[in-house]
Amino acid sequence: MMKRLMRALCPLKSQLLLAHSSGNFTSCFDLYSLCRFSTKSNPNNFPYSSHPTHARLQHLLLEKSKVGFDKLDDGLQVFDKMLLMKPLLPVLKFNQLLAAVIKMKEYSVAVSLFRKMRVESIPVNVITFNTLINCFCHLNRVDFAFSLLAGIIKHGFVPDVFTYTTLIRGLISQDMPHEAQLLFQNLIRFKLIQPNVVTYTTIIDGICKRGNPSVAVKLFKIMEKKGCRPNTITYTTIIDCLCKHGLVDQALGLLHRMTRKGISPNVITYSSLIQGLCDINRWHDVKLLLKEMDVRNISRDVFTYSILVDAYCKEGMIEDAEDVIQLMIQRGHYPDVVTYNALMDGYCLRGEVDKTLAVFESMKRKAILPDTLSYNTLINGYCKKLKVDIAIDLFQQMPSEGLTPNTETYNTILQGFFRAGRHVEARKFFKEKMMLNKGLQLNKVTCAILLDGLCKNGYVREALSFFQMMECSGLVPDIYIYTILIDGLSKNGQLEAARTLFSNLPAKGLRPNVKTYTLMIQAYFHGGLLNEATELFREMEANDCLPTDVTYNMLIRGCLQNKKYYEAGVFLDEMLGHSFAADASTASALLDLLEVQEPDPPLLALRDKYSPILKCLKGRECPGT
DNA sequence: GTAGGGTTAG
Repeated sequence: MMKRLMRALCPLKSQLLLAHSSGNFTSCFDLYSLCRFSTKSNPNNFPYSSHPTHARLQHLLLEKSKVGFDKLDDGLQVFDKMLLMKPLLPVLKFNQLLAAVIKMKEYSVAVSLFRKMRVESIPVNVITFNTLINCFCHLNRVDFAFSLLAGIIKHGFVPDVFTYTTLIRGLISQDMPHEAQLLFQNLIRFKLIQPNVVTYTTIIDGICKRGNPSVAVKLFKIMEKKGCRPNTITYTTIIDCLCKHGLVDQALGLLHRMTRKGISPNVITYSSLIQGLCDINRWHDVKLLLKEMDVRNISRDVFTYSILVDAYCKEGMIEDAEDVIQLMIQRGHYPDVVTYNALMDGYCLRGEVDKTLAVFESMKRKAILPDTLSYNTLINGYCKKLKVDIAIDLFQQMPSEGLTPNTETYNTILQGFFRAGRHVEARKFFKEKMMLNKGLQLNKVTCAILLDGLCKNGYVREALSFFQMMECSGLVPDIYIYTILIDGLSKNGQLEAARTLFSNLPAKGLRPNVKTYTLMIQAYFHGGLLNEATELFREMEANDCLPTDVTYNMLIRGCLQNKKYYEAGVFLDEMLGHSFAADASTASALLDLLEVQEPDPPLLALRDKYSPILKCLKGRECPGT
């Protein structure tokens, strides 16, 4: 009977079996013993009364269940006392203790305490089970979580909406959205629970994390129709998702809708929107929202400030970012590692590696521990300056700080070697440190860096065979990878191969981006295929891919070099019409026109038309064109 | 006493 029920509930039969067969938590139990040992070694450290009355202990538990213990040891000592108390405290108090431990994110400790409770036959209830299911989900052991679901039923308890909502979240966080959805559907079909606002919000969040804002909005409407009223968190989840997909106006619409319906946005709602607006450079709207927050008396938090710091840094306005940090400190918010990482990134982007290092060190002085990203940013700073050896030193220093270099760290160094022209070391680093490192997951960025490095150093054949290897290993190349290859092939005299790759893109379900088009146009020019080049330019516009200033500059140079003065003039007019400026090499190609002695009417026309600008350019007085 | 949302990205 139970098996049938479970099968209906959970599409993870094999997971369940696995959980049943391996239901031992010895490793957690060992951890508990360790913790216990450490408490026993400090018997006089108990910060509360050495003989707490029941009432006092109970009050303490209520308080700590909301905020967590100050130290893990304190919690473990309380637990030991509770085990010895007679009569035993009610299950509620044990649950509060577990809650306090979980507030400290000590999930495996909570598991071992639960295990101990079971060994000592301390009574538990469905809330205890739910708490533990949540622990396993946070420990990425949804399989164990499901075995506890079986445990609930075995004990004659009834799993409730908390149980299932937690499991759904666990499945989603373990990247099993499909299973989460199936469980949700089955719960409704078998009328096992009435999903509440948290259940719906959890599912909506899962859909959002799969990058599907329109489906999320659909479910949002369904829940309303079913009489489940979305709350601040539901709205915030959707708003954040819309913002991350650039649908900021739709998100702003939801902000208005929620306030109209009497649901108050909070600091997270506003921070998500501010982030979305920053991403698309709508600074004016950012200011409006910040004002709106003030009006509503919603104060900014570290997240909000970090978003602003990051946005200023990405715009190169680091002084403003520094001001934001000063302001937040004045207002009693302390910048954290994320805030400083954003600042470091800003300096790194500007190429000021010394200042990047200064931020890194000031962080350490303030006892804010740098994380892997801090290191990655600093390493990137040095790599950009081609100081790869310093980058390697930092990379080797990471383990002593308790940090493991991740794929990004390795990728950054690989790129550093290639940029510095040290391709022999780059290839050695890739083969020995990356390929042979079983714990390292290589990704598309790795492939892109490697392919680009190989192509730019003339190893096109090696790049191609690596590309094939990558396809075989299941990594699906994206448009960035193809763009690198197309560029590499064409610049190494294999225009036809580049052309074939380019024309096969649609068959692979890929759309060329501006860079792909621009590089392909450049390749045609190099190969003397002028008609193909200009045709492709018109084709990209027709495909809604808007040319950038780089495209125009390249196009104009290509025309000039090939003496297509009439076309050059047309594209020049077009570029100026889009308020793009000529870059240095286009400007110099235009200057060369003054020297050309040919009775070519389009050349003369072009020279006449732009002679004031050209003369000005020659005097180097006119900025821009 | 148990479940849900946000900042960094080479």
